[in-house]
Amino acid sequence: MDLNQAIHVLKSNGYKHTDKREDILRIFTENKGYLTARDVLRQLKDHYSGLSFDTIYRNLSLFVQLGILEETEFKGEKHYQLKCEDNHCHHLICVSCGATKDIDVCPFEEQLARSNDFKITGHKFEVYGYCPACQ
Amino acid sequence: MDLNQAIHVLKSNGYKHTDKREDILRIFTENKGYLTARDVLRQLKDHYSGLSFDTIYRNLSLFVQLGILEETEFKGEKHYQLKCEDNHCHHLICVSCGATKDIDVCPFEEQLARSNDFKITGHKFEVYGYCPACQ
DNA sequence: ATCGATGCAAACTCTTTGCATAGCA
DNA sequence: TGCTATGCAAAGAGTTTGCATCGAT
Repeated sequence: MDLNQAIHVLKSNGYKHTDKREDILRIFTENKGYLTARDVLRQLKDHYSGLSFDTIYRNLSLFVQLGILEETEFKGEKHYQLKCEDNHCHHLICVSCGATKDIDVCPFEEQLARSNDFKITGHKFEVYGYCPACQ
Repeated sequence: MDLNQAIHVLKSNGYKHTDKREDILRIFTENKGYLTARDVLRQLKDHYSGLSFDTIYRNLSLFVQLGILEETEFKGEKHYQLKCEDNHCHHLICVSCGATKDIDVCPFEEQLARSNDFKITGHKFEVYGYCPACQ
């Protein structure tokens, strides 16, 4: 998913193309790892115009809803990055900077620890859904 | 990990055995799924003595630190359950009630959808650590 | 008696929402 | 012009912390 594709998704769903949205999207195309709302704000302040937190939050969740971004949660914050094409795309995530590295095959920590230069500190493999009682 | 083991871990690390702690731990031995701090408080009010949020939070994070509980985060809240013996223990988690079901083998959603009575809505498979630049 | 555990209250972080204004189509 | 996007401000949820008191050893 690149910038133009993302904007096309926006417009084809009836949402407007604004400078702020383009700025936010551009940040994600230029950063491959996971970013928090705070990260986005900091980069917007550095490189682009100012922007308020609420607008960032509103747009990030819109982008997730439209399938432009994917969202995950760790260290008490929501993190976002451009959605992978591959549905089975999982990541090694640096808990310090958010950098990600794709995982190709079903991995477990021990195998990963040997084959990657990441220093593994933990992992999360969970499937969510509704149990029979809650459906 | 049962109640007595958990209490032994507590004492052997220099922490005191109190009624409140035993109440909290008992709730986890009697509930197999993930519980939030709020769930714990509700059950304490129903079945045991009252207890304040801060005490619950302090103890839950102590128990995680001591390896008695495991913690995960979804839907904006931290969820806890007794730690599995098996390090490769992953779960199917009901996002409504927190019920869990163990996953034995490396799964992906499609395989799971066919072999389980959970209605799958999403999954999270992530490995955390420090990238070369952050180590 | 000592030192950790608890309760109360307040603070903190991240996120969301209502409403008026600004801006795209 | 009409309707969406944005900014401001406030609120909301979950969680953490300081401090005085209670309680286990």
